[in-house]
Amino acid sequence: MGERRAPDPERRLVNESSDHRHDAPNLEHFRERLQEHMAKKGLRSTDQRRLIVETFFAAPNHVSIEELLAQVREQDPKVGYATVYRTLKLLAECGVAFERKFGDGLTRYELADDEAHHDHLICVQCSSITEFEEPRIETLQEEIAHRYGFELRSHKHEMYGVCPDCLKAAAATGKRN
Amino acid sequence: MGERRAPDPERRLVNESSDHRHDAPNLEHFRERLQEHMAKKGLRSTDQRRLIVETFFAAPNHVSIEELLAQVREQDPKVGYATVYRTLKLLAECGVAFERKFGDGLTRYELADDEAHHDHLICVQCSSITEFEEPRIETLQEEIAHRYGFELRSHKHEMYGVCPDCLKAAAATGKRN
DNA sequence: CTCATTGCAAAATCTTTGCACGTAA
DNA sequence: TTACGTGCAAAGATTTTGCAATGAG
Repeated sequence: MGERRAPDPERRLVNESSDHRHDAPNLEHFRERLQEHMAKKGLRSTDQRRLIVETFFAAPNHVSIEELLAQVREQDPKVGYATVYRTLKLLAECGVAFERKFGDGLTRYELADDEAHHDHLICVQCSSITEFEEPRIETLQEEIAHRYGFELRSHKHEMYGVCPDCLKAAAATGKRN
Repeated sequence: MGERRAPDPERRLVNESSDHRHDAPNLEHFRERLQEHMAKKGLRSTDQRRLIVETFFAAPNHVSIEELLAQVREQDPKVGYATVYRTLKLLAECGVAFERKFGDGLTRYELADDEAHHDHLICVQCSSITEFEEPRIETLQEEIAHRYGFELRSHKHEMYGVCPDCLKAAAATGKRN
């Protein structure tokens, strides 16, 4: 039988090539936004939620639920996935996190971090994710949206290719591919 | 497990706003490419495959498996989804179709149509999909890939917003949102 | 005849949900 | 006290696969 969806450990090996959090991500700001949202909706602050949220804040960008759950369970092994799913949905709802679905069937989450309009370069061989920013593309996007009468809300710009490391490796092996 | 009929009809309501096929998509070229691929792999030409492939060629762009299956079953009600999945995977393998995953959990397929490097504007309210082309963005993409030492293979550029029709509707209703 | 292909149902995978119990406020 | 939250397991939703039967070459 062929590969099933996640028997392949390589798939979650996401080498965050540019993993910095944009000099001082304003976590306090996000904590406030979350608290506000929870207050408004009458939601409660629990040990699990706090743990999951802080783990998310500390995690590398583009964490998958699985990765996050693993991290969370190091602190408290009894946390279930449902709670992680629900908490991240909550973060997404109040604009603290973005849901990202790259083509591999996993949902990843990233800090909303409005300031940084970055997009992604994804290596088709090693799955590493590199962020980039390009204001000129942002400008063109607005121009295009306007051209079609759209009111722009968000965008997703992903470029797939072979990263420098994999190119080097391929060259060393003898240029297959 | 078992039957999974769509519970949410809205999700598959994809109004193709710009549904043209870029003046004369060279179907003959794609048929040849497919035949070649099949010959090389010793694959066989069956009624179902031919039906599915031709239905795909005739379908609006960005068809989901379900939509395609429905179309196919109008001709031959006995075709199963597995066959459609397998056939579209085949088309993707030999470069005749692209797999597209917009964020709604459905996989859609589109004619490869190399010539037209179009991207997508997606309405967050009615899910309509509009294609656009912008050579200046293509150029910038190459520039960025080069900047990071990537060898670019493909890209995905999706802009999410509210389409003119929904904006009009919203304005008429009284500017919610 | 041989082996790829099909249709069906079951499995696999990721995500959501129902429910009884726990717990923040 | 009173809903909301949690964990678990079961259900959902989409895609893939095993298998016996079918059919192309």
